[in-house]
Amino acid sequence: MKYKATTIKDIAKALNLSTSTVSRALRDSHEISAATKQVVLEYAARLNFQPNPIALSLKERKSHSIGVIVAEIANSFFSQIINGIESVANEQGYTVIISQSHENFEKEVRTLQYLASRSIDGLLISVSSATNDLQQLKSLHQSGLPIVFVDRSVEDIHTHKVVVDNYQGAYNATIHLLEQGYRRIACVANSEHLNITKERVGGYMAALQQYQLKPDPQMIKYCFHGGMLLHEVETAVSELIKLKPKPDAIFATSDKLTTGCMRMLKRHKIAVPKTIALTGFSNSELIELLHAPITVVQQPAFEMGQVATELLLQLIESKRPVKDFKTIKLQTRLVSPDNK
Amino acid sequence: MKYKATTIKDIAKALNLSTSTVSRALRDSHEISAATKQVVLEYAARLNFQPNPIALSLKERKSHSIGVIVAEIANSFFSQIINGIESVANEQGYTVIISQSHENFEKEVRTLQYLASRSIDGLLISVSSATNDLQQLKSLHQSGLPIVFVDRSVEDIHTHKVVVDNYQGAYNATIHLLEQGYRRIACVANSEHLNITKERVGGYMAALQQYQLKPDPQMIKYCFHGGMLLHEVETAVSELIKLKPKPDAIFATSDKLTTGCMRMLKRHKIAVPKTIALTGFSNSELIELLHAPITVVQQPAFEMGQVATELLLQLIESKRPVKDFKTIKLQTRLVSPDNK
DNA sequence: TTTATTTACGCAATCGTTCCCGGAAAATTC
DNA sequence: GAATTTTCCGGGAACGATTGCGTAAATAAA
Repeated sequence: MKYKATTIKDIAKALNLSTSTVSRALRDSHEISAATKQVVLEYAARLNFQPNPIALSLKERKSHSIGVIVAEIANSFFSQIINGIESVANEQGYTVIISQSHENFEKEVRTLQYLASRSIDGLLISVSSATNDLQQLKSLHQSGLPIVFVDRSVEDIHTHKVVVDNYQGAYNATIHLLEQGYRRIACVANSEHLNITKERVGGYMAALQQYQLKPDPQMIKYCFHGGMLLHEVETAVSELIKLKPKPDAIFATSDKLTTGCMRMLKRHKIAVPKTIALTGFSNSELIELLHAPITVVQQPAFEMGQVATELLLQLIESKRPVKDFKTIKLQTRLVSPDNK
Repeated sequence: MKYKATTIKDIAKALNLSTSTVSRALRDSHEISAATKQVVLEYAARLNFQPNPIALSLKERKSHSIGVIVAEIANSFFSQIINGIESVANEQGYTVIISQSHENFEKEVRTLQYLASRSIDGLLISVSSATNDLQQLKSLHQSGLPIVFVDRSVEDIHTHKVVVDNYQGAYNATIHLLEQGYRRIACVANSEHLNITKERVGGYMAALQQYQLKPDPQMIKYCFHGGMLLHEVETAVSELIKLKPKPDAIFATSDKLTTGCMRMLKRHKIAVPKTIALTGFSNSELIELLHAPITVVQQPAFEMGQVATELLLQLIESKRPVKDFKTIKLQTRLVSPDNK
C-alpha cells in the first residue's frame, strides 16, 4: 500500500487557483500578489506540502544524487571519506548513493552500470584494486558524466582528482623503520594496477636507496585483491618469512593489508615488532588498541571526501564544459602509538 | 554541463514509429509484430538505451529506493547490516540510501525528514541512542510509509522488527565471566531509552542473580550517546574504578562501548583481563588483534540486514495494508579469542 | 462476398512540476 | 476619457515513460 502525498494540484483545487499560480506562489514569484501568496503558503504549510522531488528531477533533468563507489564501507578509511562526502553533499541538497566494489572488477562494472542507469548527476570513485579495464569508465566520462577520483585515480581519464602524497607517506614510513635500525624491510603492496601502489612502492624504494640499500624484488609482494582475500596476504607473508635471511620489518601499503599482515604475523606467532616490525597505511581507530603498537601512515580521509565532493558539485553545476582540471594532493600523517 | 541520454522519443522518431509502439516493443508486448520488435530492440541496443528511471518513478509513483538510518557506518556491526541490506535490495532493483544519525536525535530527525522528502518507498531504521521522541517516526508510519526496525526497535510502533535475543546474549556473556570466577561484574550500557539496553541489562542481571549476586546500581553505568562521545565512557569507567571494592570485570552492551572501555582501561593502565576483565557486544573484525584478547557477543548482522530488507520489500510490494507484523529474533554468538 | 475477429499500431491522458504565453483587470500616464 | 503600462493569474506544453482506447488493415468465419 502507499500513502498519497499532497500535490500542487490539491492545493490549487482547494484554493480555487491554477497550478501555475500555486507553483509560483510557493517559489515566491514577483508576479503573485502578497495576499495570494499568503493563502497558498499557509495552506501548504498546514498540509506539510513537499514538492515531489521526482517530478522536479524529471523537469530539471537532474536527479540531485551522486554516486559513490569505494572498495568497502567496512573500512575506516572509506567510511571516513564517505562522512566527508555526505557532509558537503547533503548540505547542498544532494543524495549520496553508496556502492561497494569489494575490490572486484565485475562488481564494479555492474555497480557502475547500475548507477548510470539510475541517472546520477555525478560520480565519486576510488577504483577497485582489480580494475584493469577502463573502457566503461571512459565511455561514461566521454558521454558527459562528471567524475571525480578519490584516493585511487586513473591516469587516462582527465578530470579532478583528490589524492594524498603517497610517495612521501610511504617514504616517511620506511625512513621511520630505517631510523629505528631495521635494514631488511619487506613491502606488502596492493595491486600493481593501482597508481597509488606504484607511488607508495616508489616512496618505499626511495627511502631504501637513501640508506644505500638495494630494493630486493623478492621482498615486494603484490596483492591483487588488496587483501580482500585473506589468503593473498597469507601467501605474501608466508613467502616473506621463508626468505633467508628473513625480513626484519614489513611496510604495508593499505589499511586492509596492514591489519592483514598483523593477523598473519600473529598466526605465525611472530612477535611484533621484536622479530618483525610492522608499519603501513591505516586509518583504523582501533590501531592504538592492538596487541602490537605500530606506527601508521594516516590519510586525511574526511577532508578528501569533502574536497572531492566540492569539486564534483562544481563540475555538475558548471554551465559550460570544464577544461581546467586539478589534482589536489593532501599530506599524510605519520602517527606513532606514543605521539598521539 | 550534462549529457543527454537517448529517450524513447528519439527511437520513435528515428524509426518512424510512435512512442507507444516503441515502449511496447521494448517491453515485449504481444501486440507488436515480431518484425517491429526486432528493429526497435536492435536500435535501442545500439544506442545503449536505458529507460529513464525518474520518468518511471513518476509514472509508477514509486522511487524504487529505500532509506536506511543507522548510528554510523564506521562501525562493523552497522556496515555488516548494510551489506546485508544491499545484497537483497539491489537484487530486487532497489537503491539504498544510507544515512547516519551519529547517535544524535536532531540529526536523526533531519535525516528522516530529508529521506521522506526524497520520497523513499520504505525505511529501515535502527534508532539512535538519543531518540526519546517518536512523534515524527509515528506520523510517517501512520501516513503509510513502510518501516522495518533493525536491532534497535521501538515498542510503540507496530511493524516488522528484526532483532537478536539480547537478553540471552547478555546473559551468556555474563555467565561466561562468572564461570571464570569474576564476581564483581560491572556493566557499561547504552542509553536507557533503547529497548536493547533494557534487554541486555536484564540478561546481565539475571546471570548475576543466577549466582546469587545482587545487582548493584552503582555498577551499572548508562551512556546516553552510546559511547559516541568518548568522555561518556571515560566518566563511566573512571567512576567504576573508583568504587571500593573495584569491579573485577566489565560487561559492555555495544560495540562502541566495548572498544571504548578497552581504550579507557588502557589509558588507566589497567591490565585486561588481569586486573579487570572485559567482555561485551562487538562485531569488529579486529577484536582478535587487540592487545587484550577478549570474549565478545557477536550478532548475525549481515543476516539481520537481509531479513529486514526482505520484510520491508514485502511491505512495499504488498497490494493491501499488512496487519500481521512479525518480530524476527535471531541468536547471538559468544566468541572467545581461542575458539574462532 | 459479407461479416466478424485478429493483429498491429497510433492518439492522448497521466504522473507532479515548471514556465512560456496570453489576456483581463487595475493602475498609471497623457 | 483614452491610451498605455502594470499587476496578477490561468491555459497548456513540456520532461520521459506507460497504457487504455480507438481503428485501419489483414485474416478468418459465415
